[in-house]
Amino acid sequence: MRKDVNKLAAKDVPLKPATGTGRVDQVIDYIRDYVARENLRPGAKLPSETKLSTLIGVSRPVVREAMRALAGTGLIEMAVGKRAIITPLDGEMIGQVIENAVLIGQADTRNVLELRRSLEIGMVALAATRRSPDDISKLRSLLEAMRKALHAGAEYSALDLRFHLALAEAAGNPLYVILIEAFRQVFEASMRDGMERRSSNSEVEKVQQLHEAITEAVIAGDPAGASRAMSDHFDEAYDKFWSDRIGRLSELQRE
Amino acid sequence: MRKDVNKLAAKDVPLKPATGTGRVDQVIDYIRDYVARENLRPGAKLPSETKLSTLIGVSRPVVREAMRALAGTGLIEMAVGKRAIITPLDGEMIGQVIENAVLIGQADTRNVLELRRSLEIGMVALAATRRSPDDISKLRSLLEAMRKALHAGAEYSALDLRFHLALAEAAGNPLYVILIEAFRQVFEASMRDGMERRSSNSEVEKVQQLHEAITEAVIAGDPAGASRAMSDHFDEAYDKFWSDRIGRLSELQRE
DNA sequence: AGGCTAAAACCTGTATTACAGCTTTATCTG
DNA sequence: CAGATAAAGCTGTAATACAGGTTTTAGCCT
Repeated sequence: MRKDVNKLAAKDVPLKPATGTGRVDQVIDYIRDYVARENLRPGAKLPSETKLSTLIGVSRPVVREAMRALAGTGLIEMAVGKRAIITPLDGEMIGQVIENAVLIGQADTRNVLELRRSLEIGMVALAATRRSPDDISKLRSLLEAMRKALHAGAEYSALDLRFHLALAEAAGNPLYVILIEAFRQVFEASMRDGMERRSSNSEVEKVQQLHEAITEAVIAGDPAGASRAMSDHFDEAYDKFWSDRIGRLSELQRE
Repeated sequence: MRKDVNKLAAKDVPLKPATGTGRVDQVIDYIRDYVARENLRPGAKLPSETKLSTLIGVSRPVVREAMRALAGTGLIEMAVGKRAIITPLDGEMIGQVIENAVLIGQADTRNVLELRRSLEIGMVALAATRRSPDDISKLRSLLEAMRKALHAGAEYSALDLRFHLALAEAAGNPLYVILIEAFRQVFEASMRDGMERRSSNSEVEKVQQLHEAITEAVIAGDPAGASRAMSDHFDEAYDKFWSDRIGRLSELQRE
């Protein structure tokens, strides 16, 4: 007696009957639409799984799979006992996607570094035209802290990340912040070793000088100069990461 | 008699017992490790769900949720009847992630266009140094086709996309190709309307001229010139998309 | 009456079983 | 030997059950 019910329930449900794709995909679309329709913002709660499943007319496992897929793209976050919430995009998702590409041999670390180079060169140009007084003082204090931590290795690396993030914020485009974080994640995963070898005094001093040049240009409102300085900064990184550097890339973007 | 079995099966399983995170997350890690360990490449098949579930010691729904999450990040692809396969990264996933950000109001279309601008300016500089004879002939033939389709609206748009993709390929970095595709997707979703309004003869002619300028610089092996031309191209786009353009961005990156 | 505690209601995480429908493989037949 | 057909395997989905975490409610004590 129960089997017949199952068959029926599996066939004529109140869902877009056409699409032909699986039910899970339909629920994914449904939830996306729901977020758009209700104008949900980060922190907002989704209906419970059971509510959604009865509402849409599918079983709870299907709803769970759909949610898990959306959690995979970083739209929502699932937690035990609590209802799923909308999460702001952070670098992790994009970082993971790029990691995937590296994992299956579709891209390598040099590709990623090139990408980051393009991005940050454009980013500082924007930062030079949009930086606020707050941004300027933040950059200055970071630079000062970095000078003090010149020979502190790990601490300098952490500050370096914050420096680039501060530039991204100064650029006034949230996507830059997200991508900087994503790249950091990829590099950490991809080259768990290396690093820390810029210990040489002259090298670290040069890096600091380049940081200062970037900052000065940004503060002075000089986009071209900022781009040039960032370009030099990446040339440094290239030299450091690959001894067999494939021809200084400095010649590329700044004439 | 069955319940006790369940309880046991739910407690002491041969899985990393420590992490504390949910089982699904552990299976996600397991599969990622599996892919890395076996050096799987796009097209390779994953073990069946039941095999994985018995192997890892979790139920099939858990394996399915993990797979669904990985499918969400674009690492694998699930199909009915067939086993899941490794899929190459394409623009769709990153496009979807950025769409999510726009969906929840974390970024807007201008942010995306700015990002794309940075990327493509760097991209053509690389293209100008790495283009192969094949790339050159491809760009030339595309340019010719575009000239013939100058007033064909939709067709010109399609060719425009292929033109930018050809540049991405010439840059010799697969990530550029992926991101160009991702951006296309975001723009299509985000501005289902507009577009098609560059019908004016003088406007479309100017676009074509900029395309030609980019191509010439790339072929000539002139990175700075290519970047400059691409920068102009994006200024055009800005003027077209937002009448209240926020100050010509041309001044930014090319001195 | 007010604040704190304990219980109930709700929710997610996971397991089990069942079956429909699609794919692939192997077998059997002409 | 080749093509058709049946069997085996796999995924998609549903229904049910229960453990354990979270939030809310209601009662109790001060």
